[in-house]
Amino acid sequence: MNTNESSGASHFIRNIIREDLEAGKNDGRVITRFPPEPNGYLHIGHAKSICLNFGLAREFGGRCHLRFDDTNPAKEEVEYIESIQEDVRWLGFDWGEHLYHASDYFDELYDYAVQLIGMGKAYVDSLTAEEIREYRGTLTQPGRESPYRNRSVDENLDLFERMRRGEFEDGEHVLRAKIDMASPNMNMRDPTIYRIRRMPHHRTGDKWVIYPLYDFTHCLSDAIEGITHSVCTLEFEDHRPLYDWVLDVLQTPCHPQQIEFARLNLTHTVMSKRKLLRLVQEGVVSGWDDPRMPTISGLRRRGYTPESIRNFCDRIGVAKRNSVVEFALLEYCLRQDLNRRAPRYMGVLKPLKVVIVNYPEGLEENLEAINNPEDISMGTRMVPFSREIYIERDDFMENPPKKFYRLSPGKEVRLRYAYFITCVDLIKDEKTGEVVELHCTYDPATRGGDSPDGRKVKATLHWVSAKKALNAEVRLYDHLFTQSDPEEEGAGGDFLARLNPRSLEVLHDCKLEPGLADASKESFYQFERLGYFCPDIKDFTLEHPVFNRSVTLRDTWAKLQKAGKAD
RNA sequence: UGGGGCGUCGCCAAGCGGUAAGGCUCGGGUCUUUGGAACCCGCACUCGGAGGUUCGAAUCCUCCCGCCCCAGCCA
Repeated sequence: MNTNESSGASHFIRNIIREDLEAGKNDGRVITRFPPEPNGYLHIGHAKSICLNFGLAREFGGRCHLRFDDTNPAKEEVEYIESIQEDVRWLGFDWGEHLYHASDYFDELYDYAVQLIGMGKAYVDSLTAEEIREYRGTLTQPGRESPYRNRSVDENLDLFERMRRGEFEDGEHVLRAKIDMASPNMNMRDPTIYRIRRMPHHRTGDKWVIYPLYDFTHCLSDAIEGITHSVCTLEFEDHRPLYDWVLDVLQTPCHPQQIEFARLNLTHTVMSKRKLLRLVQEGVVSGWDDPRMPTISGLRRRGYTPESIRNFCDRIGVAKRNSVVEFALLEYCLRQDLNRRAPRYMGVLKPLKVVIVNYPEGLEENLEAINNPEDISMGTRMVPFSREIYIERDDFMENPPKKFYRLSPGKEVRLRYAYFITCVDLIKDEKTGEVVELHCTYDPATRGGDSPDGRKVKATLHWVSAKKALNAEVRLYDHLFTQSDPEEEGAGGDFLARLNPRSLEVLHDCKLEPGLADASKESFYQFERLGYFCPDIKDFTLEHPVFNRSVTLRDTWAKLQKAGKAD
């Protein structure tokens, strides 16, 4: 029934569109738009909106426009325009021919404003910004009308034209819609729709010194493009009467329907552009694409796939309730995607050397390993084995608790795809007492990991041949914030006080299976028993391989330990 | 004390007068050459609260409580 990857679980916006279609509204067209302001990088919250808008269009055979809401030259930059397009495309969406900018409509918008003035529905106000604020009243008290409110149409026309020509300085005049200074809805108290900004615009250059504001621009841009359903976030709900007012008063090609939904919040991170910018500017992270950032570029560098993010956006639903989704769901979506697609390799992050004392010196075997047990078509590979190998430090305990069934003195375990080994001796650092090397024996009959006599072992360990190991740097990431809600009030300090000091752990002498030497960027791997890893887009080189941990595997042993139930 | 929204399991979220879907998390189990994956079982006698209407209410009505948004010449 559903041709896309969406679950088919309906939500209120989908229902509205279905009803509109049944009622024959908009002649059966569904045209949506994603309207970012180019003043920052896209994050996972934007992904929700992108998936919604582009997804709806795809689902109903319509189209979705990408429109830059670039009406404020003071805040916007070309750098962001480029990154936004790259991110939307990377997520898997295509706006085709329909790339627009609000600034494309500056001429039309100006004409509409003139019309409004002609109808006596807009006027040039010459109050200062502070005065306008005072006149606006408060939440509980009505505003007062500006002394300039009743200028004649001709005077307004003349002044507005002169504003456009650049005869005035910033702030000297503004154009306001004439609505109702006593409205309980603050947005309707004669909202400002044009302001003077003597500043070049990244697209229109110095053609304009007056720029329209959001409330005037957005609805008209929607109407000009023939948008049918204008989906935005909850904070614009109060603006809807104004959106409708503008389109009702003016003769426009159509009157799109504004529909509001709740924006996405995620635990253990922050989502506001302002806060993300602070993390970047204060050097808390390495940049907008730091793998710990909830930005699209950060998630991408972390190893998230477009599929996993789309699936996540589909699962979280769309509603009007403010909510905070657990980060665990995002991680689940990544694991689910990568489990079926990622080729498996062995990699030892914290190496402990093991000498197999009864294994012939100088002998090297190549053992066959399955690339992905979830997908046999991915084939097999050969892994070199020798007398000296590395295993994970965490896979050995000298005095193990009851439920630890990995390696310990006298215990036998399986080396994945290799042999059963038994620990017969351990060597400690004389000074620190730390175990630095293990001596084990192997059973030649268990080659490949099967025991002909049916003998069982409780654990299977990953390992890497010491001689053939690929040395690599591996970066382990964790939540940026320890607290699920870093913005929680009280407890003192701002959100930066709640940073997770261990959000990044860099490991330098990791030993990886040699096959990983020709890892390619934008690819992903499972390091068996550990998690999913990807070459770092920026820092990975053949000479100095760097891998990022995208997400750990589910780890019930770690969970037992944490819960104190390991004994 | 103005206006606009929202309150269903730890977190999301269906439900729209006929007797509480689903996912994540969590707990238990089967299986396993990843303590992974897969599979099975369990997890709201109750829907912010109190009244009311009805044979019957999460759904309708009334009152109350809580949370979010709005006083940019930002979007």
